[in-house]
Amino acid sequence: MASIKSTKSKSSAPARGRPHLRPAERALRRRHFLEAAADCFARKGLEETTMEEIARQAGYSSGSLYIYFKDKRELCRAVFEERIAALMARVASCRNPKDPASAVRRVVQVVFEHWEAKRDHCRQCHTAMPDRASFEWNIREQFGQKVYEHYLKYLQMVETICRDGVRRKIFSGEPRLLAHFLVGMMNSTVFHWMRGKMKGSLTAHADEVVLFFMQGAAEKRTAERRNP
Amino acid sequence: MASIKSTKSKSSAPARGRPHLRPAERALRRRHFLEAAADCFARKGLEETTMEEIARQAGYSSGSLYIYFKDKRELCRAVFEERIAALMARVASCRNPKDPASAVRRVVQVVFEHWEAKRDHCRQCHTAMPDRASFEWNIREQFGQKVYEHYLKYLQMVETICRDGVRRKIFSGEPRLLAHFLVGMMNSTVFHWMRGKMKGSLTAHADEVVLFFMQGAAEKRTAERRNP
Amino acid sequence: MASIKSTKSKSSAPARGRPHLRPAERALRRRHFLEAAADCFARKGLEETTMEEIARQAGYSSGSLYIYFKDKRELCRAVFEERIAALMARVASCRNPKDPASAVRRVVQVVFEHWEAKRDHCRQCHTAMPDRASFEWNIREQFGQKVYEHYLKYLQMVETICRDGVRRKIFSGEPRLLAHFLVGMMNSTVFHWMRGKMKGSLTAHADEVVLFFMQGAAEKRTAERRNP
Amino acid sequence: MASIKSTKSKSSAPARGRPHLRPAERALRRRHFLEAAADCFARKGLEETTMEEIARQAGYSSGSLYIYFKDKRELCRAVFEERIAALMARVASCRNPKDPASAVRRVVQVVFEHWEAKRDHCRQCHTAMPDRASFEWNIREQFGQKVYEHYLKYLQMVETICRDGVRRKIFSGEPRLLAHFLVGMMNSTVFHWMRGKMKGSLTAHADEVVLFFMQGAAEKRTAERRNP
DNA sequence: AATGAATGAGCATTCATTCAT
DNA sequence: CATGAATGAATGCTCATTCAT
Repeated sequence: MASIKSTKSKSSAPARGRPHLRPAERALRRRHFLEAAADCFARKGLEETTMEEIARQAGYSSGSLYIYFKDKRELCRAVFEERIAALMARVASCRNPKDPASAVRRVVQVVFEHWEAKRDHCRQCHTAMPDRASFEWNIREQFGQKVYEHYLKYLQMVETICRDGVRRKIFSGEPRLLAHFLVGMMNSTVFHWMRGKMKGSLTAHADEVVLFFMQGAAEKRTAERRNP
Repeated sequence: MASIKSTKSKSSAPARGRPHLRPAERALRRRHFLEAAADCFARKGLEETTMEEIARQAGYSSGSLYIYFKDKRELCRAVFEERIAALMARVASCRNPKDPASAVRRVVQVVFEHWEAKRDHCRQCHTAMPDRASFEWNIREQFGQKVYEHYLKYLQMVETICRDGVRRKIFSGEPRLLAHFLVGMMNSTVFHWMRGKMKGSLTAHADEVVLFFMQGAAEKRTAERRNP
Repeated sequence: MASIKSTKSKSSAPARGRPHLRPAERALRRRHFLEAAADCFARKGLEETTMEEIARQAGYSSGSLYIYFKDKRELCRAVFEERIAALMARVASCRNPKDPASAVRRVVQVVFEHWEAKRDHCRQCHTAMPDRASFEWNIREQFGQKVYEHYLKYLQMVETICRDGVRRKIFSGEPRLLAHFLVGMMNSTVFHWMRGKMKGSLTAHADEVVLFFMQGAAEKRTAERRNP
Repeated sequence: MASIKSTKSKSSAPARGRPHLRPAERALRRRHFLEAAADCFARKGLEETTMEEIARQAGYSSGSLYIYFKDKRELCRAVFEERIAALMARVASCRNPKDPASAVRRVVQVVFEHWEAKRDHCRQCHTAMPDRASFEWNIREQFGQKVYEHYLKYLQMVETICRDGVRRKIFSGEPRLLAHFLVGMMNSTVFHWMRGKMKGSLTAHADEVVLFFMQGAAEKRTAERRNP
């Protein structure tokens, strides 16, 4: 048997030598780089971070970074897309509840959890906020635009929830504006919490945001208020 | 002899030799540079803007820029300080009114007017937002920190108004949080308006922000609502 | 008088400050760089020569090189174009003589003088030969192609002379081939002379080339030969 | 179990341990690499070709290349030596004929055949010409010098033939110069043929070269000329 | 004061070479 | 032996900054 065993047949015996990194390994390396990059970007900003630093922080050399990412731009894009994708996946899960108010509560909860989790990893995580990410490289439109589009999707998810609430007469106002307001409030809260000016955990503030979102700042003179 | 010679006599100098530029001239040049820089930063971002570009746009050469600003950092700082100073001066004027709700209304009005005025100058003004400004050069702590401090003062002004309202039982909630929320809502609104996603004038949206701030999103079942 | 003297009028008084380098100065700098580059290229080859080296050899820093040449490619192109332009200008002047044989003699003379002059400047000038220049960067077609086109023009000049001779029944053969042969012989001679294998001056060999071109290698048995 | 294990036994190797690749195998691999390298060099130039490309084109990985060649330099040297060795072997065979004119004819024939054969392999084969090969890496003297020495041997072979002709009063002139001229003419012809400017086969032009070499360009007024 | 030529440190990127598997 | 992931030295180019005029 195997009489026609062609010693050299390229097609059947290419398995010599060190095998390619298993996909799992590759993904792991990629993740290391992404995390290192996210950390550096957060600490130093996009432009101030060198490829060497990122690679070194990931435990590799600069050349290796280029095995996994074509260039700095692509690395940045990957960092932001990964980041916002994670957030969006969480937010997307908030939508269906019967009660729009609960949906809002869940959104805030989920967003705050998201950032809180990041904090352990990159303590001074400024750049991390999606609506801020686009500013640094904004002239490089291709890139900035893409990040912005992701951000718009995130906004739309929130808007959808608001629209749902308005349709059911539970919220009032223009859904898009409501979404902007909610997102603005969340961003502001996260920002100040990250700058270290707000004590305690971020999620602890979720209820306050939701309460404000529902009732605004105006003192209600009647009794049927807050915690009846 | 030469009693009043004072080679340097700044202002009155009818002196012989080459007199220094009159302070008014200096200030004018400085202003030209600041405006050019603000414009470039807004269009291209801090890092992407070269000193040459700024100088050229101001109608001078790069060398001259260094006569008025020690280095790029200082120029940036000046741009941001000027920007936030202008905003703060306006906001500071909002404080005294007897009615905190009117104060809030005035704050929003004033802030929106501020940005609307900028828009004519730098149409794609992204970087301009104070709480975003710090991100680009945030590693250069000295700089970022200073801008942030200005931003905190701005926040405190808003907080003072809120605190006043709470004290008088017109607002309810934690004043600092209320300030964050209000600022967050304003920022978000300005941001989207600048990105061109919101039609019309920015100030036209001021009332919506104020109304939301006062009443939140929740639909009120009773009649004594919005426009009675 | 000077009543309307507008101190700031941008248009009438832009002449402050250090004046631009006079065109003559600029051209001189450019020439320094070109010569330094030609020398380095000749000694080390295109790819092996760094911009730093060229600038340093010209007595400037690497950054200055970029004031005069957009990038390395443009510098290379300039070097080659200058080189071949000089040669072609000389060759072009050979054309009119009534006698094609004299024209050939003048071409060889002129080409050899050209290279001989270069030798003092770049003793190991290999790359300098027009038909060799294109090889190093040949993949970068734009560049290689351009140099080649110049070379073709040079060839055509020679060809024109040959064609003229053939038309007058002074030369025989295909003009284009004759041109190739003549150029080939010249190149070969220059090459070996440059490699230092041929003693004495290059121009001293001009007559031999011409004689060979006219009569070939075959021994003539009759008396009406060479130096009657 | 695992009776037929022989993890590595390439073909016949019944030997214990890991037997080296049979010399024939090694030589085959080497040849693959040399051909791939020659092809790449011809298409892209020495510097523009990466080791990875060569290896890949040969059907192996970059690491393997280093098993057969110490480094890029050695690979290049091998490519050129092989190339010129092939040419020289052919040229060497042209020497003995009784008639120097025929010897010249055979040299031209053989050289043109050589290049014509290459053309099929590397259509844009510029770098391939021996007297041009040295230019790209000429600073790396060791290498350039070696290639040049081979080239000199080639020249000497031609020179020997010419000297022989002169001694027998069939050629006239300085043998070395005659050799340079002949080689120059051949190179020039090959070059233009390769650049695609000469139609038809290269060998078809051999006779024209020989005829020119023998008689030069001058029109002969008598009848006893070319093809009597 | 104003200028712009000159500077050179700094960074993204490439690629020959090594080596664990 | 074969492999390809990892390495890091090397280089083209940019731009903030200086300074002679």
